[in-house]
Order: sequence, then C-alpha cells, then structure tokens
Amino acid sequence: MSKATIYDVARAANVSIKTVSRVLNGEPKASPETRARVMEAARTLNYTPSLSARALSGSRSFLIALVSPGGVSDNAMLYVTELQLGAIQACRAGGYHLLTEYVDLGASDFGALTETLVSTLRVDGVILIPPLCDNPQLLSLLADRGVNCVRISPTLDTHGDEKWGWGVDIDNYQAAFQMTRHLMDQGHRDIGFIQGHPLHAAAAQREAGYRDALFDGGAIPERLIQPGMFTFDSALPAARALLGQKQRPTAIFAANDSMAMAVLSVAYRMGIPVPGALSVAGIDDLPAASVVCPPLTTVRQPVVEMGAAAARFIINRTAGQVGNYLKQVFDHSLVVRESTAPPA
Amino acid sequence: MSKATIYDVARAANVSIKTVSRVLNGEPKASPETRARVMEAARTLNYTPSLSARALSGSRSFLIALVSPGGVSDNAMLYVTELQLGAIQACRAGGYHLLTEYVDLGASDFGALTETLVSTLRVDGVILIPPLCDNPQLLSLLADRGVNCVRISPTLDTHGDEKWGWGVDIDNYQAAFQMTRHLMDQGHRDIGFIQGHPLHAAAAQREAGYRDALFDGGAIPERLIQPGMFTFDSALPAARALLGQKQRPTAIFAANDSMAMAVLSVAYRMGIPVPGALSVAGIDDLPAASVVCPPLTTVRQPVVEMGAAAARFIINRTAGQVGNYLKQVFDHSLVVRESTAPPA
DNA sequence: TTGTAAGCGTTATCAT
DNA sequence: ATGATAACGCTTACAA
Repeated sequence: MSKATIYDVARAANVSIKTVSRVLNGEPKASPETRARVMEAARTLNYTPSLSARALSGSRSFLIALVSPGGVSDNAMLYVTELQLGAIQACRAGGYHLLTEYVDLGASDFGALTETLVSTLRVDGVILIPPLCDNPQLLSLLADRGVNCVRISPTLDTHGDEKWGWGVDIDNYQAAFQMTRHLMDQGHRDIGFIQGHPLHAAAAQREAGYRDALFDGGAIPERLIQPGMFTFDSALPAARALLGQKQRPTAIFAANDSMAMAVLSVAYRMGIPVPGALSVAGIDDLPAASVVCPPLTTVRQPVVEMGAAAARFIINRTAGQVGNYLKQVFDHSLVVRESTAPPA
Repeated sequence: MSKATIYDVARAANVSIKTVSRVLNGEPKASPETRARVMEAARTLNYTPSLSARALSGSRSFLIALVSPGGVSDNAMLYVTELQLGAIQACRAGGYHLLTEYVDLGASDFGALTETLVSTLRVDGVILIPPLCDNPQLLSLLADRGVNCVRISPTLDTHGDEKWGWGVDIDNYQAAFQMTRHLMDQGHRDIGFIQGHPLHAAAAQREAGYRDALFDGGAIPERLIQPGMFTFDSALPAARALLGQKQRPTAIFAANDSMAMAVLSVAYRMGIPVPGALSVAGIDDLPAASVVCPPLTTVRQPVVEMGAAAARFIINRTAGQVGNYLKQVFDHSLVVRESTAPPA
C-alpha cells in the first residue's frame, strides 16, 4: 500500500541496500544471480525509487525544465506543445521528468528564475524557447551556474563558445530558398515577401534564402518586401501593402505561417481568390495550417524530434557523455497544399 | 557561488536551522526580531530551499503533474497550452512547480503511471485532461493511492463521490443554448448541429442546449443533426451531409471549434459564402478561431483561469484547506465574430 | 562481488 | 520562543 523503499527491496532480496542501488542503476559489479533476485524483489514490491532522495543524495535531479516566454498570445507559440511532447518522450525513455516554467519577458527577474532552477529545483538542464534562448542576460546567468542549456532555434551568435549552450534548428536559409523555388517552378516571378522579427536570426536567414532564390539574375524590387514581426497582426498591414499595389504580386511568401494566415485573411477580405489569383506560402506547419482555407503550403520542421533531441542532449550530458557539437540542424520538408498554384 | 543551505542561513542569522525553517515557512512562533534577522540572512545569501530535501523530509513535494493524453494530433488539444499557462501561474504563486506527463491511451500502463506519480515523484496532485479524466481505471488507481485529482471538463459521473476528485468546467448546456439563441435572434430557424464525441458528457450537454433552444415549440428534423467526434476530420462528412441537402440549413452550429472549422472548409470547397449563405458557429475559442476566414463566432471558456483554479485547488488541499465542492463551473462568454450573420 | 557508514538539505519531534 | 537531533530514501566513498 504505502510506498516501498530501497530497504524493503534489500530485505526481500536478502542483500544490502547498496546492492539494490547498484543493480537498479545498472552498475557493472553484481552477480547475475543477485541481480535477478533484486529485480524480482523490486518488481513484486512495486518499487520505484524516490526522485527526491536520488536528487538529494546524488548529483542528478532527473529533472529538465522547459522555459517558455509568458505573455505570448500569438498562435505562433503553438509549436511549443509539440516541442514539449518530444521532450517528454525523451525524458520518459531516460527516466527523466519535464518541468514547465514561464517567464514574463517584460518585468522578469531572471536572477530569481535562475536561482529557482539551480537551487530549488537543481534541474539537470534547461530548454529555452525563443526569444528566451537569445537573451544574453539569462544565458550568462545560467552559464555562470553551470546549467546545461539547449536553445531552440537560437539566434544570438555564440561564436562557437560552448558555454552558451547547445542548439537545435533547421536550415532556415534552405527552407526559404526551396519554398521560393517552388513558387518559381510554378511560374511565379512576382513573389512578395513578409519579413520576420528583425531581432530573430531565422528571419534574416529566411529572407536571404528568398532573395537568393529569386534573384537568379535580376534585382528584386523592394516593393515586394514588407516588414513583419512573425505575428498574425503584424502581417496584416504588410499584406495590405503588397496586395494594394497596382501591379500586385502573384504570390506572397511569408516568413512564417502566422503571417501567411494573415495574408489569407487580407486576400479573403479583398475578394482575391487563393490560389486562383494569389498563391500564399509560409513556414512552420502550425497545426492550424492544414485547417485554414485553403490549406497552407508551408515548410515543416520536425518539432517533436527537435524537442526529443533537446532533452536527450541534456540527459546524455548529465550522464557524462560529452557531445561537443554546438548545434544540431534538422531536416525540414516542403508541404505543398492548396494555397499555391501556377499564376493565372 | 555554490548553493546556500539552511545551515548557512542559520549561521548568518545566528540561530538554529529549525528557526530558519520556521520563519521561512511562516510558522507562528518566532519573534519579529529573529524573523527579520533570518529573512535578511536568507536574502543576502540568495537562499532558496531545496525542493528535494523538503519533499524527502516533509509531506509535500510541491509538485503538480499535468497529465495529457498522448497521440492526440488534433488541434483541439491546443487549449492544453493555455490550461498549462494558468496552472503554472498558480504554481508559481504557491511555490509549486508543474510537471507535464503524457499517456498513450492505447497501450498504456496506468499502473506504471500511477506508481511514477505516487512513488517516484510523490506529486501533491494531478490535473487530468480529457479524456483521461474520465478513465475509471486510472481514476480509481489514483484514488486508491490517495492522490488529489482535478478533472478538466469531467464527463464520467462520479455521483458526488469526492474520492474521484474535483472538477472544473463550464456550463456546456447554457453555452450551446445561448449560441443557438444567438443564431435564432439573427433569424435562423434551419440550424444544423454537429455532435461531439458520444462518450464525452460535454457533447450531450451541448446537444441538449441546442435542442432546447431550437425546439421552442416545434420538433427538430433529425436531418439537421449529424454525428461528429470533436475532431476536424470527423466533421468533414457531417458538414457535407448537412450542406448537400436540397433544403440546406442556413446555419451550422458545431459542438466545438475544430468541427466548425471543418464546416468552413467544406463550405469553401462547395463555393458557399460564409456568412452570406451560411452562418457557422463553434465552441472553445481556439487560438485558430480568430485567424480563419471568416473569423469564427464561438464560445470562450476561461481556460487559463480554469488551469489556475485546478492548481490552486491542489495546493490548498495539500496545505490542509478542505474545499468540499466537487466541481467548479466557470463563466463562459459568447464571442461573436464574422462567421454568423442573418440569413439572406 | 558485496556491505557499512556518512552524508545530501530539509521537516518534524521532542526538549528546553 | 528556540534548539538538538532524528528521520526522509537514496548515492557515494570506503571497506571487506
């Protein structure tokens, strides 16, 4: 009924608690016979070790914190759910558990957050969601305390310094390049672009991919490029500017899905049929992307896998394995749905 | 640099560790003077107590687990993010932390999950997302171990038995009733309805609200009511059935937003203008609801608040306060956007 | 290969 | 009002 302890197992298996500990932690020294006896005892007693006790005594807490920026209401944040799913799966596989914490970017006390993470929780690592993963203050606070950080789609250039943590990302340049080429393959030449948040490196990389793909011999008229902030609302004026031109583009490529949906919305209001008179594309493959009308052509990031890789990195690192790569780049894939078609 | 312990604080304040513990836990017996000295010492030392140590020694772990069903890819699950946000906020306010766990509904070992929650993590409570919150096996496993459960939008009737946990919900009947009336106020009489998952009590309650509002004197032709499962895909055939009728309804009310979006999608493909020739409404106010074309009229649940209330309940419960209410019903609100309008 | 004993940093039980 | 001291359940030296 009440929880079994290591002593109960030791007694049942007729060994010392140390032996139980050894067996359960997979340490080498233990005779197969003893090992079997201990395993058996643990199973029948329904024993699972106490995390608190392990953490208090050992050097690991078996806890990973996923830290997201609070106060973000845009649905761009939705991929966090998938990231979390991947992280949880990896945690389970490694006997770890995932804590979720939010930080308000505005009036936030990164010092207190760090203290909580390090002293109270003693987490074995932290997964940072953008734009937290690019906050130099938070990053250095964590680095000073020796916390393993994994940054999701990191922007801030760490100049190869490992102390700033490890990162997972896709090749944003290639993703945008390929999407632009997809549009061009369909016959589009007048392709508008809505930029992402200027402080986010992914934004610049995506714009570069667009520019390089489109350039291909001729200069790009600046009227085709409009500013955005990665949010739905920020793309509304950009879409209006693009679609209000006398010679309006036959396609618009937004730097992410939230903004592409804004384009869809503006086109809808202006009575411009998509993809009949306008093709629209984004990047991210948000859950909503397949549900809007028409379903959005976009680039899919393996977000679940990225979350799992992030957690795995921390787990391996804590277990002593030293992965010395500073960033892992994942494969993306073009998802062609109905929002893109050859121009009329 | 390295973490301060209660001993460091005791030494700095020139008291015993017990006194430090007392002061920090707000226990009554402590002279104001001593209290001030301890607080001061704790502040300057940047001391935060170790969760592991507290959990190991005391009766609380300061941990709450949010358990979601895994393998759910429908965007209906998106409100979990908001629920989580609320729960985290409440946790922070109470010195708690939120763990997230997933369970695969298919091949899931609820016993192992329970053991992890109870023995390994020793969580102070569990928040259960539908349809987990209605799984009798899991529920009784947790109840047997004395785990505080909070069920989100619970379905399974617990006949007022407190051991099955507490619940948070909205008044689904009223929500559907009001939405139907909104449609009727606009002049609609031929209002189609897409049902929710048959095993989910909210589905039945919403249907009842719809029926009662619409009935109002005359019987409801069964052709107006089509089956659905709360998912986008499940509502596609239902929408087609409704819109394929010679005398098609002038409005469709889907039991949730995911399905309402499916209606939008089918109408789009059939060339039926919304809201010109068809009004569409849902329930939930998913993040995507405001982004689709046209923006969806729906019912908003205070999901963030519900998450916070769930966590708060567990925290208060663990702290000894006995809230003996079995369910808290939150206010919903009609969100009228552009997908509903008077019939032509 | 196995066992003993000493922490880990708290809370809780007694005294004082 | 305050302080020793014993748990709590484990890992980690250090022996045997």
